[in-house]
Parts: sequence; structure tokens; C-alpha cells
Amino acid sequence: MKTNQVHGRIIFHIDMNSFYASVEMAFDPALNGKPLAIAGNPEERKGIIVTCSYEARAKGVKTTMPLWQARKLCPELIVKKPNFDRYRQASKAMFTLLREYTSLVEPVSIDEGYIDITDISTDKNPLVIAREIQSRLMEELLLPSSIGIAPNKFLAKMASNMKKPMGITVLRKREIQEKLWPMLVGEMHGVGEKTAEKLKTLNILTIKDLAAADTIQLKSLLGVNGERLKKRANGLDQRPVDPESIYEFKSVGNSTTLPKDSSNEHELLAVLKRLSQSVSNRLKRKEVLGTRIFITIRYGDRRTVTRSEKLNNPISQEEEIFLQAKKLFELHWEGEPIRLLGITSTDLIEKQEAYKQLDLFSFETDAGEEPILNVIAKINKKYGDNLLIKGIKTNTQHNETSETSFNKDFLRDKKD
DNA sequence: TCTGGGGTCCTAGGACCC
DNA sequence: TCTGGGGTCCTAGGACCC
Repeated sequence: MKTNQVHGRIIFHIDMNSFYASVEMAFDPALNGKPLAIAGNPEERKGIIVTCSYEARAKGVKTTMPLWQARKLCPELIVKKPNFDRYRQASKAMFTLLREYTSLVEPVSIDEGYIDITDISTDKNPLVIAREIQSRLMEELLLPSSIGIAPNKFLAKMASNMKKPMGITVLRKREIQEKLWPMLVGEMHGVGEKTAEKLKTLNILTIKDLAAADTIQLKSLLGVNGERLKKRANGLDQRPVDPESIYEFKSVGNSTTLPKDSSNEHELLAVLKRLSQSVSNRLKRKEVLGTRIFITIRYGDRRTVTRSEKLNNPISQEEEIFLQAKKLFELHWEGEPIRLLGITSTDLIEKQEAYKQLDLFSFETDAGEEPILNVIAKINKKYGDNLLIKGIKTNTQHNETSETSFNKDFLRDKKD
């Protein structure tokens, strides 16, 4: 298998152009060619431009701009609220189309991804493949895209960004000096405002400057990221295209900006309740459990505080998440008016993994040794997930024989 | 009369253990 | 009686991306 080879690869980065706006236009062709913006409700202080069409961009409208400001620049702006179900559907269709070409498809976000076509480009020119993919996305899904073609992910990403909308850009190793190096460091993927500022103190302004910078100096300024950025600036990036990465998520969270700042505890707890429910639903759908709960509190002055606690046993039930969140909230809320609340579950383990851990223990029954897995499954069927998790806790924490500790917990819960 | 919501990765200090 | 240094876990915050 050549799938993991790192040398001489051909990678595409496919980037959908103004994705949410394009999906809305595909859904309602009457919107085509008009200045369209996707934004939340300003009454709830969510009136931020999430995406906008190129017609709106031509008037100066930009992502994250407040809606009132966008309307001032473009009075004829058509505004739609985001319809995430619709975008997820379009995204699914787009990745399904890409998988017709290769299984080496790595979605990065809802509207972009990498594919590795090294193996399939032996009998077909990469440029021909790119043109075909782009035309099919446009004709079959009515969605415009830009494609970058390069020997690695970083260069492919930079390339797809060079021509929008509907561009196809090839960035070869030998073209780095001419095409990549003249760009400002701030335009580099991975360099934001703060890093660009820091780099300026070393007189590093362009990607060429970064490529030639002193590694020791970069390291002391930016840590491990400094070294990595220098490598990228020189066109080096060995990361494989990993189709599995989509399943390896590390956290699940929900947050919400309140319509008005609030210090009403009832109201705030009701918000936490809603967030707990949503986080719980998503954990269950993904069949994972969280071993750490974070809360985020943003105060009226935008000062943001996060507080977390590591748990002894992984959870996914709404009530358990809410109890943890409430505990953290009451411990750390300073009583000042709050702008935003959030709950995030991290340190995730797969539900199957929890079972596997349990399987390390065996369980004595009248019939002799019965794998604890079976026992858990039976109890779980009868009493629900909640009880299962408590079984894990007793077994792993106290390190007693599983029979006694599990039975104790089982009985206690039965009474409740 | 401004600045959403979903994430990932890295750093750094203190506790604790050996 | 005085004392080192490495490793890991826990927690908080910051930078970045779409």
C-alpha cells in the first residue's frame, strides 16, 4: 500500500467558496448574483456576519462584521439566518462526491477538506481531476469551490486560497520562492494577529523572512510553533491526509450569548440546563462519555473565565452534566452580570472503550465465571446508562473485587 | 452602539511521586 | 539535617482556525 507514503505526494485542498451563502443560493436560485449575508438576530446580540456572497464582499461586507455596519456599507443586503441542517446536508453531499475519487478524504471543517490523489493520478493528470471535481461540485450541487494542488497539506491550503472563487492553483516545490515567499507572514495559515506582531519584533514581515529566520530565536519567541512555522515557510509539511481524524474529536461543547447581560441566578441556571441537554444529546449521538466538564463564563466586559474539573467517572447524562456545571458555576461565579455561558465536555472516551475497560474484570455468578460485560449489559438494559457508569467507578476506583463493590453499588441504586 | 459559536493545540505553574 | 531533578497529572489561559 502506498497510502502512507510521504514523498512525492499529490494533495488537493478543496475549499468551498462562501459556503453558507452558496448553499442558500443553491436552495433558492432567486438569490443568485445578489448581495447575501448569513447572520444571527441582532435583537439577541447575535447580529454578526457569518458568511456573505461575493456580491456583498464587493461592497466591503466581511465575516464577523456587525450587521448594522454591513447594512451601512450595503443597504440592499439580503440577510438570512443560518440554517445549519441545510449546510450539514450540503457538506455531506460534497464529501460523498470527493470519496468517489479516493477514500483518502480528510474533512477539516464543514466546508473544506484535503484529499490525497497520489495513487489515482498515475493514469490521470491532477489538473484534469481537479477540473472535473470542481465542475461536478458546481453542476451537481450548485456549489462553487477553489482547489489547491501541491505536494503537501500546507502548500495545498495556501494554494486554494490564492484564487477565489472557482480557482484552481498548482503550487509546486520549485514555485515557492516566486509564489509563496512574497506574501506577508500574516497571510500564512497558522499565523494570526498576535504571532504576526511578535514576528515583527524580529523584523520578519514576509514568508521569505520567516523561511530564513534563526530557528533558536523563533523557538524562544513562539515555542515549538516557531520551528514548525519556519518549516512550513520552506514548503515542508509531512502530515498525512487522515480520513480517520474526523472520528477523533476531543471535545463537545455548547455556548450561548445571552440576549442581555444577566445576574439572575434562576435565569442563568436555566441556560446551563439547556446547554447540558444539548451537550448530553451530542455526546450520546457520538457514543462517547466525557471525563472532564468545563464551564465558560464571559462577563459584560468580555472578560472570559473557564473552570473545569476532572471527574472520577465518565458521564453523558444531562442531569450529571448539569450538576457538574452548576457546581462549578456556584463555586466560581463572581456575581457580576454575565454575557455568555458555555459548557464543554472533554477527555472523551468511547462508550465501547468503557466496556472494554470493564472487561478486564470478571464476575462471579452461580453459573461460574461470567464476563462482566454480559452482566453490565443486562443491568444496563434494565436500569439505563446511568447505572452502568457507576459500575465503572466502583470497579476502577476502589480496586476491590468486582463482585462485592459492584453489588453494593447495584443495590444502592436499586433503592434510589 | 460593535465584536457568534464550534473547535484544536500549546504553555505554564503547582501538586505529587520516585 | 539538608537536599536534586525528572515525570505526570490537574487546572487556567491564550492563540488560532472556520
